[in-house]
Amino acid sequence: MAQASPSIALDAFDLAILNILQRDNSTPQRVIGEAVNLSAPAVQRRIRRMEEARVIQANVAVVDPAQVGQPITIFVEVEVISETAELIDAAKREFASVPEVQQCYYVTGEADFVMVIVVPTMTAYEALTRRLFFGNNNVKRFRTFVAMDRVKVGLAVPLSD
Amino acid sequence: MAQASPSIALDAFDLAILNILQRDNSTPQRVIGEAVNLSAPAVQRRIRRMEEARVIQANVAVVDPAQVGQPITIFVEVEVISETAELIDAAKREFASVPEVQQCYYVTGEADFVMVIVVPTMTAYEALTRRLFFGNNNVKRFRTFVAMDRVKVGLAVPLSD
DNA sequence: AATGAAATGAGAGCGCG
DNA sequence: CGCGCTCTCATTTCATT
Repeated sequence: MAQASPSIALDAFDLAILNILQRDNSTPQRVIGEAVNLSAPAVQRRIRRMEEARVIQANVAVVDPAQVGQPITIFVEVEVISETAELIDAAKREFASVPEVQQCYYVTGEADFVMVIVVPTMTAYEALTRRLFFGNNNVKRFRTFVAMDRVKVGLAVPLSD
Repeated sequence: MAQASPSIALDAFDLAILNILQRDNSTPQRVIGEAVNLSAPAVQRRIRRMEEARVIQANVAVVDPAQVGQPITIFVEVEVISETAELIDAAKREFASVPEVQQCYYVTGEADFVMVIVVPTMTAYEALTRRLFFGNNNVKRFRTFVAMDRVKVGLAVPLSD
């Protein structure tokens, strides 16, 4: 039941399977097998192995935010005052715990965190900034970028070029 | 197979189902039914309806970039020179077509585009910038943020708060 | 050691009340 | 919407290379 060993060797079959699953993980194993020239059980074993090794981290449905009443996507860059390990870890934990924060990365460069936030209204975003940024003594400043168009959205990784 | 009508009404059952599927879409319909107090066929009908309405846009496997040889995630802000509709559309199409560009948003604010890029090496990123930014006459400047930690990654939408 | 073919079992899909 | 059926697909077994 998917828990163990980090880092396994992946061959061209595995990468081809991943490429299909990243696009549509409801593809029948028989169809995948035809596409990569393997039997269904072989495909199944490889998938299981990659799930156990956490190469496949999750299997998820992608939901359209606009159709569930969350039409606003916002990018935020956050700069902190103090970068001690404890304060950074605290910030990571806080940001990660917020449901509206869809993605959060700790980065180098002119900001310390960048995140993607999904909210129903700008009012909700404003309330969130009060809580998350103005209410945090270690946040020096933040810059907001409101998405007008989600040009490309996904988590697909470029494979085997 | 899943093509049609935009905007359908969603009730609390639908949102509860989506909340499960966004975390794990391999959850058996019977289990989902138990969780939301509905029969498995009812769950199935609702899922199909949401797929047809494109509320559920895709079902995908989430792959760990590091384990497939793409350990570097980078945020980029891009500012363009001219914002005519044609040039913006051209930029959207170009950025969206690049496999390394995992996400791209057209935004308001101090930048015009923000994107998430996944690459195997900084050398590969440098080559990509040459092609995508230095090689594009309409790109005024871009700022790079290299991710040191993927604090939170996903596409889950906050539902029914 | 990993594969493919055949058998088993669980789950999705559909019509019924 | 829930119940029960059918049928596809996932999963296991086993012989094979």
